[in-house]
Amino acid sequence: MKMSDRKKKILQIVVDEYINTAVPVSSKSITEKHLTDVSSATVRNELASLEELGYLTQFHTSGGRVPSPQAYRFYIEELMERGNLSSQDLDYIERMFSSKSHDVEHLIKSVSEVISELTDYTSVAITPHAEAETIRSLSLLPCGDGTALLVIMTSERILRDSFISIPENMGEEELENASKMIGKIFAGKELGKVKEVEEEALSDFGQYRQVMREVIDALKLYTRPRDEDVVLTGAEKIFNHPEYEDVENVKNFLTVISSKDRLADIIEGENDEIQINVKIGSSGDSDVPDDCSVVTATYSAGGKNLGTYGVIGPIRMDYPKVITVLENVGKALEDLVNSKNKDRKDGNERKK
Amino acid sequence: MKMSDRKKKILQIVVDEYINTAVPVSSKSITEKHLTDVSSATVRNELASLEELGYLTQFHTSGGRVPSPQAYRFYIEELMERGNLSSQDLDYIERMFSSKSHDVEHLIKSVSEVISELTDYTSVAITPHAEAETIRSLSLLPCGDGTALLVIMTSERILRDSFISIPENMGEEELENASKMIGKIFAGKELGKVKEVEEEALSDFGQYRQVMREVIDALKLYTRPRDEDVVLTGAEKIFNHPEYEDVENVKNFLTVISSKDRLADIIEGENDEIQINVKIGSSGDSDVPDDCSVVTATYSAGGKNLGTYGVIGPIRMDYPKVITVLENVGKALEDLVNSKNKDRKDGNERKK
DNA sequence: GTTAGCACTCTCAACCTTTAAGTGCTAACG
DNA sequence: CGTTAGCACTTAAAGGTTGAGAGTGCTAAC
Repeated sequence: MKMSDRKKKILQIVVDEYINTAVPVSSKSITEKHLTDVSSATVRNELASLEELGYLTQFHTSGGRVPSPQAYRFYIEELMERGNLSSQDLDYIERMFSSKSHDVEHLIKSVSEVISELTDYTSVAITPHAEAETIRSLSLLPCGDGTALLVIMTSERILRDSFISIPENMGEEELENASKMIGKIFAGKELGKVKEVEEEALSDFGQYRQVMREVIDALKLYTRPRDEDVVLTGAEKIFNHPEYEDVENVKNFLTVISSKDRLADIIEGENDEIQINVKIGSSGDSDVPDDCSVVTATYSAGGKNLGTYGVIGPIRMDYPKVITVLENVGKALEDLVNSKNKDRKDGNERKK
Repeated sequence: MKMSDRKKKILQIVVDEYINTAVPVSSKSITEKHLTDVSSATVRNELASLEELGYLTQFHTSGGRVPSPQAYRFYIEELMERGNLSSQDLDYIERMFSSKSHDVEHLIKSVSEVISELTDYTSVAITPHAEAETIRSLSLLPCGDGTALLVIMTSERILRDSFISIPENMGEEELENASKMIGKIFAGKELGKVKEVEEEALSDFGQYRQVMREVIDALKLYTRPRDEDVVLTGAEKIFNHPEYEDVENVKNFLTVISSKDRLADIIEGENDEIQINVKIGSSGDSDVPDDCSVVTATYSAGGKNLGTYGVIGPIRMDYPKVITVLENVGKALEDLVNSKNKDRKDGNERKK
């Protein structure tokens, strides 16, 4: 059955209304507030039909209707009216982004905070996948006691570090030497491709084989995000939404967000091309809980991936608001990075 | 009024019973299970008296009695019977600690996990106060684009790093030079005392003044724990305790634990001397919520502070269990570090 | 296709009743 | 004088009843 325009209109009203009030919507309330030119009985017929199509459900006969996940998906695709942020909100974004130093590690926290604050939902953010990045330089710093600090710089300026152990009898000069040699091997390689050169690198490297081994193991670890790479902000915000007056739901939610690994899986989707990505309820694939929605956006600016950001909350989520915020934050971020790039270029020219 | 032995015995029974069952305890249940040689009426008299002394409260006349915070404090001081961990639990500790590389950053996560798992409460851990540590070395690594990475090694082998910006026109050799000079200034200084030498260091330092400024600012930041220094494990464990079937309580709890800053304040007490520290309910001082208890222990081994670890949960907490776990984990940790130190010493001797 | 009208269903809150638990008090006991 | 049995009293929790209110589905008429 093709959806008539009126059906669409009514569905839109139901979803809008339910998003705003969290109360099942009745035929009467529709004719009173929105569709004053038809009677409630007519609307009732349409509602029954929409229910048959799978867009609406009722908890019980006298309870009004509630949108199904399918309805939300349709709403986002076709019905939703985009809003604009208030100038207050825009100011807030500007203020939050203008102040601080902006390496990715700090940026990710500010952005997550802004998103949570503006949407009133819990925000999750994750640094870009490291796999695609190329290693720019790699150094080993002596720490004494048979350990060294491994510092890696990638093309995207992201830094990661970890300890590795080195032979007890390795002196500082020797370490420096090894550091330079190993650095040369990996410079320009993609992190994700370290595995492929593993054999070769090890066989070439009689002298510092053990150190090489450690470095490779560390590099391999970087393909998986560390706990610190996943940022969670505003967990307590869920209590602002009535579905979380039920402990059972809070329990579900808290269990999901308390594991950074799980969070990483949830917000790291197939977002290579998609700019904004909405998962509603148990879409089957990921381990998003049944009663949750996740909206994510992957930002990049100036050819640089800035990470994936998102919002997690009840299925009855204010999608227009959330999507508008995500878009505006994306724009602001782009401006920020571009203006910085420009500065940097100016600086470099001055340098010449 | 002096507490008779029988009063103490009864108070102990009440607390034990309430900790185990979460049900207000009645005079009848006491005489049935524990004090079979007196009648319930006698116990009733004692209970009334204990209530008058402030150790017990009742929600309503026919509801049995519940220990007050004061009772828990007394219980921990005088009444509690220490248990021992099962050999299973001891094995578990051993297994968890034996496997991995143990710089403090990783250690803190494993320890927190072990504590949460064994106690069945939410565990919080924080790295040692950096203020008292002395700087062992300090280096600046070039990152290009007018930024450098600051790497600091302290006496305790804890490493911390952050980006600072440097003049655009500063070459790599120059940076290396600055790094060495600045390093010399701070080597051997306590982190907490950076402020004191600030003026002096800056005035001495015409040439690299700007870089010095940045380094000092970064060093000053380190007196406050970073978010990454606070580890939270097993947040979802609170749902295993009946007090958190009430959303209001969960809300309180989640709000507290969702800010790492607040968590740091809570578990960082005046634990210079005290080995195990119990805060019950709103002790007035910190921002522990009214309905929560926090038990913390600060570990050190081989002269090295290994951080503060704790458990946060309902006032009706299984103190004997929690304290036993904290003690055993402390012992295990000490063994681990000592055996490592021994290895290291052996290694150094071999080196000579 | 739309509408008025009405019977039907269901929830929710208010109220009552009963039951069970546990106490406080009093008077008697050894 | 501490201990005890006995009993009246209080309260929460559970179950049942009722009435009001909300909303629907259906039918017959427009």
